[in-house]
Amino acid sequence: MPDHTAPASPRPGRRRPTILDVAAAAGVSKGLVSKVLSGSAGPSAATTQRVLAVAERMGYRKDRTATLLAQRRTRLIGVTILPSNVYHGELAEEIQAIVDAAGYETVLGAITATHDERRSIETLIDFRCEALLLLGPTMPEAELASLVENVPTVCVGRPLNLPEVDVVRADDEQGITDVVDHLVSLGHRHIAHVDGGAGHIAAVRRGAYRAAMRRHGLEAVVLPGGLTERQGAAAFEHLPSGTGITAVVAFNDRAAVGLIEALESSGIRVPDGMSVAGFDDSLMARHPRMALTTVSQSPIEQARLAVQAVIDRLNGEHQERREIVLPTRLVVRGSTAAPRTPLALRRNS
Amino acid sequence: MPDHTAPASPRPGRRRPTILDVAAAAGVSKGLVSKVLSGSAGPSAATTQRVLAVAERMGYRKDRTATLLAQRRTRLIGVTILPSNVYHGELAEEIQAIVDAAGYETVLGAITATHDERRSIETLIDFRCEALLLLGPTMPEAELASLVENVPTVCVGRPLNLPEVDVVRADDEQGITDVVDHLVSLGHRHIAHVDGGAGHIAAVRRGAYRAAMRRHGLEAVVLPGGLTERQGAAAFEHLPSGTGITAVVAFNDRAAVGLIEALESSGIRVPDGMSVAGFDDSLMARHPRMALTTVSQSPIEQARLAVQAVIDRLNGEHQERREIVLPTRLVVRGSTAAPRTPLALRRNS
DNA sequence: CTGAAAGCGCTAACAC
DNA sequence: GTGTTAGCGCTTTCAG
Repeated sequence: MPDHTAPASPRPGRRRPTILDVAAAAGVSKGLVSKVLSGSAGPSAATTQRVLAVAERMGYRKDRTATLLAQRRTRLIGVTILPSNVYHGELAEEIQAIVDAAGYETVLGAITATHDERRSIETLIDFRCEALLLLGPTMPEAELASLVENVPTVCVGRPLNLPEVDVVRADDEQGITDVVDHLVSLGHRHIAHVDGGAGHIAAVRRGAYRAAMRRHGLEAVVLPGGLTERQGAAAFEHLPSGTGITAVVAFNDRAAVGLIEALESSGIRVPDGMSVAGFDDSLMARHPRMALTTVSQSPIEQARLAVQAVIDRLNGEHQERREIVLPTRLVVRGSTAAPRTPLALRRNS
Repeated sequence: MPDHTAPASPRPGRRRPTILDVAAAAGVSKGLVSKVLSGSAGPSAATTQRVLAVAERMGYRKDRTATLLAQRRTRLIGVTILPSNVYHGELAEEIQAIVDAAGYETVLGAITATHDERRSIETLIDFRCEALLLLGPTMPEAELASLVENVPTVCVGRPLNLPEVDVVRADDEQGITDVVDHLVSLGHRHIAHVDGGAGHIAAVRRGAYRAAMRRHGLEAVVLPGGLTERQGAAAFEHLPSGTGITAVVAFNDRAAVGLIEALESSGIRVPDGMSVAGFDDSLMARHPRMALTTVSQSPIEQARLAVQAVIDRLNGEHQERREIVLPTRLVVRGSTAAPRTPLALRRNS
């Protein structure tokens, strides 16, 4: 009965060629073309050749949308990213490479002022990503849970106690502890912490700082801060003048850098007047002018493991929750030094 | 006659609900649901209410893939981005916000080692982006032309002489000229340029540097460099020792920062032993420790205009090619100063 | 105001 | 080997 063989006007206009156009031009059926294009066994060598040639000549490209609809698979892995965050940028590059090698594709969901985390994740899911990689998500756990409940997800850089979500993160507690120990061993007794704000990672680092100080029998001083240079600089305003703070452990490098800026423009030199340590070992920290003592958390390794975890999940190679905690490494540079005024109380003086 | 009312087994399994499930649950046809969901006039208030409620309750989300296929529109704008480039990150955030407000969505195409520019653009086109925003593309013009010939495209940050491609960029020539003039007015006579490599922007800046030097009757010295700190640092090796270079105009801030690093670790202080200027006015440049003299190229304005250009194209509001050149602004900071050794040959001595 | 039916471009059985 | 035929989930005329 199908006699409406009239090929719906294959105008060579602006319309991009479809599989039907290629089939017509090659004198075969669209089914065959589909097989050739997806490299599945079946078509003869001759047909394959011809179809490929025709497709090439017509500048044919498969319509991914249609393909996905038909296949019910996307081989897409969604990654949420804060574009202005260099650390995320580095991770994303690493991730892309590994995902690529595994035969999947990444799609980046940028988190911005108009596009918060929730919306970003929703968009990624709408794109039918088969798995999600969340870079340092800041959403409340419960909310996150309901959002990603049907998608294999791995969370990078933040602890998350969800049964379905894998976690790959650095050992923030250890990192902060090392910094505090380092400062104490330099002779500091009054060490403040510039807080990272409301996020979970901030809470972890803050807790680790408090614990370390307690262990040393020292008083913890937490200054309101944040993730950016500006917020780090603002912390300067909250530095209590009476308590003789001689060192600061900042939430991250950016905050540390901002704080240094504020300190030095007020005439307090670093490390002479104040020692400052960061976290991340960013490019900026490495620059000799900054020479920031900081904590490295091996982003490449994190990316590798995170991608591995999702891919394993997708391949059904593991069901149970996985939590990978990577060791951190203290990097001592020039922004920390012994306090200028030798403390009368130092034991070995 | 339609008596196959058996709703194709609406198992509440893992499968996400489709419009058919919603329709069944609300006791209407899928067509009606579609209309309600897309907010088109027609459905009665009561129906609208009910359908919306049901959809909400079922946790229904439109399948974007299917929607796009059916609509033949995606309202997607593709943006190529170098994730590790902070400047791109800033631009992307800006772009996302504006695109969003215009009722479109952005999809980011990351350019990485395994995913070069061509592939990134192809991916974006495969996603059926209706328009492309290329951030500082480095591909040869001709190749680019054939790639994007069917997609409205605007190129940000680089001149591009393609009839179909809009351009929004900063006035690099002016920026570099201002830097050279500034250095000359400080008394420098031997000013080198750290090249930005093979890209087009690099060629423009190099050319502008050469022209400016010529105008001042000075000899141009171009040092091989690149876009990164590492490459900027490497330029140090090529600094001719005999010619008494006292100032360097770097391709961008990153190269400048790298160069400063190399200089200072060799005992040459900036600006005392050497003046160094960058380009971009990045966060790093602004930091007092770096205090880099540089050129600001208003990224926000660039993003705004670029998005405006694509949207106008998409709305058919302009056909003719548009090239918008934004003025730059010289930002003088502490990395440039008068040469230490007063030059014996200065005219007015 | 609502329902039926014809696709969007492609894949995947299943025939021939 | 190759062609045919259903869909994938949604939008969109076009009738009622």
